[in-house]
Amino acid sequence: MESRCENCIVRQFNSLRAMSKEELKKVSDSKTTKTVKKGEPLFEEGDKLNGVYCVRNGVSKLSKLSANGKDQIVKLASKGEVLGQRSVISQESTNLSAIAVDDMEVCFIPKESINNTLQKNPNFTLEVLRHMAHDLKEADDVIVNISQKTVKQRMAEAFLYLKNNFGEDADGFLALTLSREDISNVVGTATESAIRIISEFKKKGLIHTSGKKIGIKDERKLLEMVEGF
Amino acid sequence: MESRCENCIVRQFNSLRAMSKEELKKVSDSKTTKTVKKGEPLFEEGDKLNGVYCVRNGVSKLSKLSANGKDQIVKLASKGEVLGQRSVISQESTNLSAIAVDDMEVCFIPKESINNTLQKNPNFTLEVLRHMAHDLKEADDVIVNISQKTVKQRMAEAFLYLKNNFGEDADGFLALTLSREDISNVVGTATESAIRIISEFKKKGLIHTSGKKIGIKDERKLLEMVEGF
DNA sequence: ACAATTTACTGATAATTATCATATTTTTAA
DNA sequence: TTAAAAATATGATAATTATCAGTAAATTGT
Repeated sequence: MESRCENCIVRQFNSLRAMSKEELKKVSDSKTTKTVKKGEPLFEEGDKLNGVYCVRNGVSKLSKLSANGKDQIVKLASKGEVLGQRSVISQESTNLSAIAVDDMEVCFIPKESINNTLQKNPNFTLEVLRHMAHDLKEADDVIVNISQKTVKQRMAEAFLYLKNNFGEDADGFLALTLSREDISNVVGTATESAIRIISEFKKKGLIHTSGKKIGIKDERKLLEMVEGF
Repeated sequence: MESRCENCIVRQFNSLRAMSKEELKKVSDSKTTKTVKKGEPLFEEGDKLNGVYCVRNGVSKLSKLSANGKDQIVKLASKGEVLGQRSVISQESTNLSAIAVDDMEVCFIPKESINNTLQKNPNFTLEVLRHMAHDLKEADDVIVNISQKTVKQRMAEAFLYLKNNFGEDADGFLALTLSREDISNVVGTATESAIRIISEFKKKGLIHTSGKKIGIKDERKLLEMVEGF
């Protein structure tokens, strides 16, 4: 199942598309592909990364575990996203863990290929910069949301986010199925609180569920809820 | 009071130090210096920025106001920091307002100078990228803190942050004096809650105050509190 | 210097959210 | 397949935090 970066579709979604043919060839020659099973880590908080991970398939959560067992998810990364970039760029150990939420297929790209290109190809560097600017904006938005919105509003927002970013399956359920615990860790609340709100939303006809799958029933009302009506 | 970027000390703290002599000259020729009074905005949420602001003096808060009047401060920027970069890089309007917390002196650098250098000087781009990587890490830490720590812990952390980043004056008070409201907006809590906790910390001998000035009395205990003891 | 306005503070109370306990359902693995 | 483990669900309660109301102190502008 090995393949060349030059032909890889996910490259279209990330900064690797700004690489020259030769640079891409080098990356392709040095990369290794690996599969990560659901629940397994790509890397963990504090690790020194020797490269970055390019997601080909599946979804990873970037999160940090606190002393009292709370795990805050900062970002969900899927196809095309590059993980570990920040750590490689600042030459520090990671502040977040990356754990597979799905079975994943990722490529590991040694940092040398990245660093070299960063120093020589301004287009690539600028492209990476643009992605990072986007991530920073999103992170700022999360900060503002957590502190200004109620748990209920953030739950509503999370469902809309999941629909917009990962889509729905044939039966109208969110394509990315997260455990209740993961949902609560995205939203930043206790698992029981998240479950309660799911029940409430179900009663109100905003969502429907089947096992752990969740489907959005009334997007408008969810949106209104996010806005505070 | 006009001066040349080439001789500016604050440049040492930001990405402009990676510019070539000629690039810097261009920036210097196109920049304008302006003063911003305490409480006045450099720019506001939704503005399209035609350049970036380089802080020479004073402190600015980057924040977002919610519908119900809550203002979450995402970052405090002082000497040497460049504001508006993200917006210029992603060519979007800003998602945050920048308001002077102090009287400020800033340089406005038109985006053309920045964009040109970004496309031509990989060292500069990489330097900007490193700064942004740092900001992103800080933002992630804020997210985790808000959701995993209590208001009391975040208050303690805020005081330590203010000491470490802005220092103390001759009398041992935090050099950056924020209103109670601003403190509560950094921490992400109600103003009354912040005030209550300040009173409590005072009683416990962790801090002392004089008017709106706050001094740290027992750094160790504050640290322990942040860690959850 | 003084009235007006803003900011700081305190108490009482309400609302939100977390925690603990426990039951039920689902998933996992022998 | 079936016992064990894990995840989901719900109720009762506690803890945290916000809101409202009102007073005191500090700042501001004239």
